[in-house]
Amino acid sequence: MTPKKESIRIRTRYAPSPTGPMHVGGVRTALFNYLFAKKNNGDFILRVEDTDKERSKKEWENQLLKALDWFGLKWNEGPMFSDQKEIDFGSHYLGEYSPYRQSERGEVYKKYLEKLIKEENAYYCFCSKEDVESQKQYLMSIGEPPIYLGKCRNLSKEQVEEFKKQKKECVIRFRTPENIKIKFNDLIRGGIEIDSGTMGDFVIAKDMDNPLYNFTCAVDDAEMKISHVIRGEDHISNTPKQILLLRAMGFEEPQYAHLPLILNEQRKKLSKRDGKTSVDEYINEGYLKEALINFIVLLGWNPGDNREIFSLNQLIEEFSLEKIQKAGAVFNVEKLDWINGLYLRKKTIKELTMLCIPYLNNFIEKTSMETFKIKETGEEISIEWLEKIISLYQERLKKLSEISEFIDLFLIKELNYSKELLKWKEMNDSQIIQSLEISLMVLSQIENFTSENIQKELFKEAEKMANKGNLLWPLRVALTGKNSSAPPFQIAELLGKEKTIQRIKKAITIIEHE
RNA sequence: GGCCCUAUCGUCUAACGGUCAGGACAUCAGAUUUUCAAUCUGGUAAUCAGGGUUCGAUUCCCUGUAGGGUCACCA
Repeated sequence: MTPKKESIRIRTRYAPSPTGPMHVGGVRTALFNYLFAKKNNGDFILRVEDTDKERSKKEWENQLLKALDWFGLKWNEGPMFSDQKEIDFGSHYLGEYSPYRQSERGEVYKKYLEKLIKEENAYYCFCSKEDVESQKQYLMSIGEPPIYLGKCRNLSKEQVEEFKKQKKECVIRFRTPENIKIKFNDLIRGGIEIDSGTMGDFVIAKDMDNPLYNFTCAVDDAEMKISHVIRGEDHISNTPKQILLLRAMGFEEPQYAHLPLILNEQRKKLSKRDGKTSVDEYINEGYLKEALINFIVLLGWNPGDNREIFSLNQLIEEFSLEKIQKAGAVFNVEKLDWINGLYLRKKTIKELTMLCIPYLNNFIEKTSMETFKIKETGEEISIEWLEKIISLYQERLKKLSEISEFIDLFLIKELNYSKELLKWKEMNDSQIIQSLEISLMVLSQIENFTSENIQKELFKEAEKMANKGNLLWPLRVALTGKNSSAPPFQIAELLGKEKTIQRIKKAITIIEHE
């Protein structure tokens, strides 16, 4: 667009505050910043906005870095991090504009704060919080913009000194120019224009050592040479404030792009109240990173054609801000499930098994590189056997956490199901027993207990019946205790002849005794 | 309430001002199957309303309506 821009290095940032678990909206913001930077051979910067000392916690920050790292969104500059070991890098940073934690940038902010005050672009305000608040309430009630009216705007130096001596509580406000329009070009929405009269003199710091968001953000974006600020739509109203601050400090404005919000089913901004919003919950449930990224990127972006499945690298190729939607997008778990299932089916069985093992903690424990022990029975099992039973359910899996409810039948001693389940369509008790006894007889005679042999022999009998289900359904339930499962032949093979026979006998006694 | 943003199937979305308004998820029906999946085939389903501009508006403009965001000594 503007020829001048071509020479500027593209630098984007993700600037979360570590005050809670990472939100799916945060992942998307990070992702879009990452994609835009990488697409343009630029830098992706991670800056931790932890100026709020009360709410910011180190553990949240760690979770944040870990999640970003897990997704493969590597930052060029920011706090150092490694998931490999429990290394605490502390204040070690990547990049030349460190520190990248706002809590460690006090000196920088102080410098600009002094400059703003000295040049009378900011001033001390001694009004009480309560007074300011009630005034805003009043203004709102008469239909005026609820702003600070500027009572302390023109305090003389002497008055300020006097109040300070009295140790009166104060804050530092920005002197917002009156009656001007702040215009900026949003790369997604086009021109946006806001009247300075609607924002008033806003607070930029509690004191010299406690700067606040709009100010620190403006300072850092400028100091860190951020070229494109890509963030959620909820920041549109902060943008004119930051632009004014930037101008007052003598900086160029970056380009802005405000992303549409991610919405809940009620079409409201997705918030913690809506149940699952933290990415950790999705990760724990067994959604794959590639699925999560693929799904999230589609919330507000498309490649311009019908393709929907993309790897991170393909996304870097395809990404463009022009294809970003203006309206908010509802977070629809059903589609996430579909995409996740798709990626799950693409995994090799070895990969899938490794991914599933953590979800089987209740049933098995690792005893060596290649073996596990079934907790309930103490039996040793091999990883190959585990791979086989997992592969039986690969195409049914929507998320990893579901694996245990599919394959628990292999890992527990006694099946627990009701007699009713054994019944196929119109069968009565004696027919069920008869059916199970046929299975028992056939299976007992098979020497080489493979699913192929089992199927072949069982089919010989099943085909004599009106419906194959008459033989196969009771057998399935006897072996699995479930109303849906993988084919019983494969289940039988993996269960082994002994257990298979045991379970059929058990089913017969259930019918006889209940 | 002020200001700002937004508006295509239930959901995510496509459509140089000219398309039978396309695709995907979900849903429904069928095929396949011993069940459940997976897979394949097909169906239902949308341009918020009213005015302009135009030979022709989903598309451009205005008004209305609806929804959302934001108005912290949080970020």
